[in-house]
Amino acid sequence: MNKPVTIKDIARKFRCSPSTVSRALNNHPSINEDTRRNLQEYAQKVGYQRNQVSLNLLNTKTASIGVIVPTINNYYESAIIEGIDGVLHPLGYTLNICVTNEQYLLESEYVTKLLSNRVEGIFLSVSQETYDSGHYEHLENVGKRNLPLIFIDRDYEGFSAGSVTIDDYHGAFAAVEHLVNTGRRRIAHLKGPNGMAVTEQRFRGYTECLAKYGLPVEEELIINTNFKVESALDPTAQLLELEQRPDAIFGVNDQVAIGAMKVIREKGRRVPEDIAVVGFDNSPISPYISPSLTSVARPGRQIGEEAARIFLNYTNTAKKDVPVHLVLPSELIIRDSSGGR
Amino acid sequence: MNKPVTIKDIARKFRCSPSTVSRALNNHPSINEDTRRNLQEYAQKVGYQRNQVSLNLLNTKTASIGVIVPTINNYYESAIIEGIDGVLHPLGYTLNICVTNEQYLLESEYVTKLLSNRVEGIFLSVSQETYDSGHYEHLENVGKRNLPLIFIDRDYEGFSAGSVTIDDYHGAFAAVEHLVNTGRRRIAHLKGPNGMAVTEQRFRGYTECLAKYGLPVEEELIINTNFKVESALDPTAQLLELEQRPDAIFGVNDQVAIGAMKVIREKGRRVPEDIAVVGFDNSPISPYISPSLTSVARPGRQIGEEAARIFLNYTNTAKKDVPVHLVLPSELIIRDSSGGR
DNA sequence: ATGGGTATTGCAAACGTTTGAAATTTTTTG
DNA sequence: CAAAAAATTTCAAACGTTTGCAATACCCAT
Repeated sequence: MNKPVTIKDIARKFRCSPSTVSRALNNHPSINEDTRRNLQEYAQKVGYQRNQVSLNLLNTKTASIGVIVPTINNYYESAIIEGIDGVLHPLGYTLNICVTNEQYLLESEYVTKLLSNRVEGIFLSVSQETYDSGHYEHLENVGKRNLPLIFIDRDYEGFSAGSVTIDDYHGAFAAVEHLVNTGRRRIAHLKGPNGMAVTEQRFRGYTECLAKYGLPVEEELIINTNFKVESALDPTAQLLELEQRPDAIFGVNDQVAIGAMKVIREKGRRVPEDIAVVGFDNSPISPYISPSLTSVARPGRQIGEEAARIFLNYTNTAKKDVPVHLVLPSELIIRDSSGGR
Repeated sequence: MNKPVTIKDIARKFRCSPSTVSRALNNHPSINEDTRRNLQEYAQKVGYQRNQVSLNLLNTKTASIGVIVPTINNYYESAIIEGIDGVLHPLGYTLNICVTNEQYLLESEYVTKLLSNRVEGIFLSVSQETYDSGHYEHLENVGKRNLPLIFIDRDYEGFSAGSVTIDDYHGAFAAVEHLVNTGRRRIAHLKGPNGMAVTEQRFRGYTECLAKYGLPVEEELIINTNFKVESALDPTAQLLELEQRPDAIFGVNDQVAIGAMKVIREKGRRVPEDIAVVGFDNSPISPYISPSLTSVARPGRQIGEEAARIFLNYTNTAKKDVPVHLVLPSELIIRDSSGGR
C-alpha cells in the first residue's frame, strides 16, 4: 500500500508550483497548452487521484450524508436506501450507511461519528431501543448544528425535524376491514414489539376497525412477536389451541404472516378456508408463495425518494425552520391467503 | 445549518492558543487542571465535535473502507455486509457502501470515488456488466496504489487481489446429486444469466453431476433466468409443456425456485410428488414456505467476516504480495420440496 | 533577589488542495 | 528597441487539527 501521488509530487517532478499542477489538472484556461497536456498525461500515468479529503476540509463540505437504519437485511429498509441513493447519487452525494441493529448505543455512536465526519444531513430510522428508552440526547448536537435531520419510517414527535412515514394506521385498518368484509369475525393479531411506532399504529388500526364493526377486542387474540418468522410460530400454535379458534390472523408483517401460515397448515387447518391470513409489507415473494399472501404494501423506495427531496429542500432553501412531515399512503394488496377478491 | 464550532473558535473565546484547547480536550497531562475543565465544559456546552476530516488529512488515513456490491436488496448480499461490519466496526472502521445495480459505469465511478476519498481497502463484488465485459481498467489505479482489494462472491482471476467465494460448483453438484439419489432422472435447470461466475459454476455442478450418473445433458431442460422470481415463470411453463416433462427442477437461486413452484402448482402438478424443486441461497423464508424449500446454503455472513480478516491481515502484515483466495463450502439443506430426507 | 526547576502555554509546521492577487515571462505594438 | 499588453506562473493563505520544541510563568530554596 504505497502512499498516493500528490500534486506536490507532480510539481516537484516538473519543477513547477503546485498551483500550476492544480490548474492544469482542472483545465484552468490560464495554463499553457503544452504544460497542461504534459501534466495531465503524467498524472494519468502515475495514477494521480485528487485527494477528496483535503478538498472537503478546504471547502468545509463533504457532499456526504448519513443514513442510520436498524438493519439493511430486509426488503423494505433496503428499498428506502435505494430510494435515497436514487435521488442523491446523481447530485454527487455519497451515502454513509450505518446499521444500528436496533441498539441505542450504536445509534448514538453513529450520530457522533457522522457529525464528526461532517455529513451534510442525516436520515434516521430510529432503533427499537431508542424508541423504547425515549432517549434522544444523542440528537442534541444535531439540533445545535441545525443539521438537516429527517426521520424515516419511525417518526419522533418531540424533535424538530422532517419525517417521512407511511400510514400504518390506515393500512392496518384496511387489512382488518377487508377481513371483516369477507365474513371473518374472530380476527387475531400477531403484534410487533410493544412501544414501537409501527407496532402501535398498526395495532390501533386493528382495534379501531374492530370497534367500527362492533367486534370485541379480545386479549387472547393478541400476541406479541419480534417481527421474525420464528417468533410467530408459538403464538400461532397458541391461537389454534384456543377454545374459540380465530378465523383470521392479521400479522404485523409478512414474515410473521408466513410463519403463521406454516403453523396453520401443520396443524391441519387450511388457509384461507379455515383461517384467513393477512400480512404487512408486500414483500417481493408474497405473490409467489402458496397461497399467495394478502398484504399491505409500503412504498419503501418512494419513502427514500421523498426523504431525499425534503433534504434537498432544506439545503436549497434554508427554510429549515418549517419541518416537513410527510405521510405516504399504504395500500392493501388482496391475494389468496385472505380468501380473496 | 450553522457552521460547526472549531477549536479556533474556542481558543479565541478563551484567549488561548488552539494547541491548548486541543490538548485540553484530549486530556493531555501538561494542561492545567482548571483550564482543562473549563475548556471541556465549554466545548460540551457549545456542542463541539472534533472535525474528523481535518484529522484524516493530517494523518493521511481515514479508517474507512469501501464496499461495492451489485445490490443490497437481498438477503445474501446484506448478510455479507453485516459480516464485514461485524469484524471491522469494533476496530473503528467505517463502511462506505456503494450499490452498482449491476452496472459497470457505476462500479467504475464508485472505485474512483473511493480512491479519491482515500479508503484503506476495497471489498468488491463485481457487477454483472463488468463480468460480462471483462473490463477491469477501473481497477488499475487500485493496483497502482497497491491498495488492499478483496473480491467477494465473484472472483476475478486475472487480478492480483484477495478473494472470498463460496463453492458454487460443489453446492450445485450436491443439489443435483440429491435429486438423482431420490430417483429423479429428468432434471431441468433454471440457469442464471450466461457468463456470470455463479451461473457458470452452478451450471458446471449440474452438468458434471449428470455426467457422473450417466444422465444426458439436454438442451431443452436448460433455460436462462435473471435471478428474479418473474423470470422463472415462463421458463417453467415451457418445461411443463415438454413432450417429456422433467421430474425435477434445480433453480439457480431460491427466487427462481419459488417462481417455478408457483407455476407447477398452477398447472396442476404437485411438488415434490410430480416435480421436485431445489433452490440455492437458503434464504430465511425457505423453511417456511409450502412445501418448505430444499436449498443450498451460502454462508453470507461468514464470507463477509473472512473477507474482513483477509483485509486486516493485509494491513497488519504488509504481506500484500500473497493474495489469499478463500473458498467457503456451501451446504445442501434438504426440506420437503425435493421429496425429502 | 536570584537561580534552578517545574508547570503550563504558545509557535510553527504539517496534511493536500484551491484561488485571488502578485510576479514573472512572453508577445505585441508603436 | 522600449513600453505596453497579454500570457503564464508563483506566492501565500485558507480549511481544522495535532505535536515537537521553544517560550513563558510560577514556585521554592538559597
